[in-house]
Amino acid sequence: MPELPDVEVFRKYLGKTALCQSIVKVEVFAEDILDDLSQKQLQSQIEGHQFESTERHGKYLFTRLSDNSWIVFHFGMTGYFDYFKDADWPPKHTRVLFSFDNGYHLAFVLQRKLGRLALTEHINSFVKKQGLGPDALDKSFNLRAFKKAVTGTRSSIKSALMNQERIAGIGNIYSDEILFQARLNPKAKASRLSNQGLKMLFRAVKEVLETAIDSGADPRKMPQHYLLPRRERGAKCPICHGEIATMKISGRTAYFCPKCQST
DNA sequence: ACATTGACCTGAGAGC
DNA sequence: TGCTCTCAGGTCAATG
Repeated sequence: MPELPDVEVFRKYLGKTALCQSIVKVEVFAEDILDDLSQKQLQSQIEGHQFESTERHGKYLFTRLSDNSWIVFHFGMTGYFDYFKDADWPPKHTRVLFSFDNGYHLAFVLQRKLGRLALTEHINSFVKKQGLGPDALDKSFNLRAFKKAVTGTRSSIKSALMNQERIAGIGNIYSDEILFQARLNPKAKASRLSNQGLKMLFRAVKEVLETAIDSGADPRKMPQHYLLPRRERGAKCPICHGEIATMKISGRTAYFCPKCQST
């Protein structure tokens, strides 16, 4: 699940649960998800401290420690947080477990080990090192910046939207939703979009991501005219009631309505 | 040089 | 029931 809206929901979840609790213990159950650091380093950096604030850039979540360094979470395709009280059995696939002095625990859960945990001194340097583009919901990411990010490539508009070096935060399913709301074909060449098309697309980016966050990133709570809850074979388009189709674009499955998104 | 594919992991679900 | 095959909301290195 974890694209920008999901990570934003995780950020809020952390804010309501584990924030500002003293961390008494850190356990790592899968050292291979640690990025350039050992379990020992992580423990000495974190134990006795607390998560003091949170930030997000694209699909990355940052939590600040009292020494002003940051822990970086990336959720891969299957990651999430689980804050719970009973210590006896952490959730299946818990890769890192933080325990607090109030008796609660925060599990960083990854079924597939495609997520990451890292440490960084500054968010900006991490973002730069990863080569991430501007966050899709950042205020300064305006129409002008969007045009710059999305044009100047020979690839399809869907690939361009998903490219984290161009825009940070949009993945496979939200690129589909954005293109559906903008009534644009996923295969359309990014460089061929009209000014009007780019404007509509930009609006769709902001609107879809904000709406998804407001829905708690839960497809069941999204508006009726959204494609997202209908990502299955044989589903009907919420606009024209035609059949939803799929195609492969840069290795990912795109869902779209051939009628509403013909160009 | 740039864009696309395969590898990385661990299941879930379909089909036989 | 159990086996095999395909697919999954991400990224990176290798390939064309």
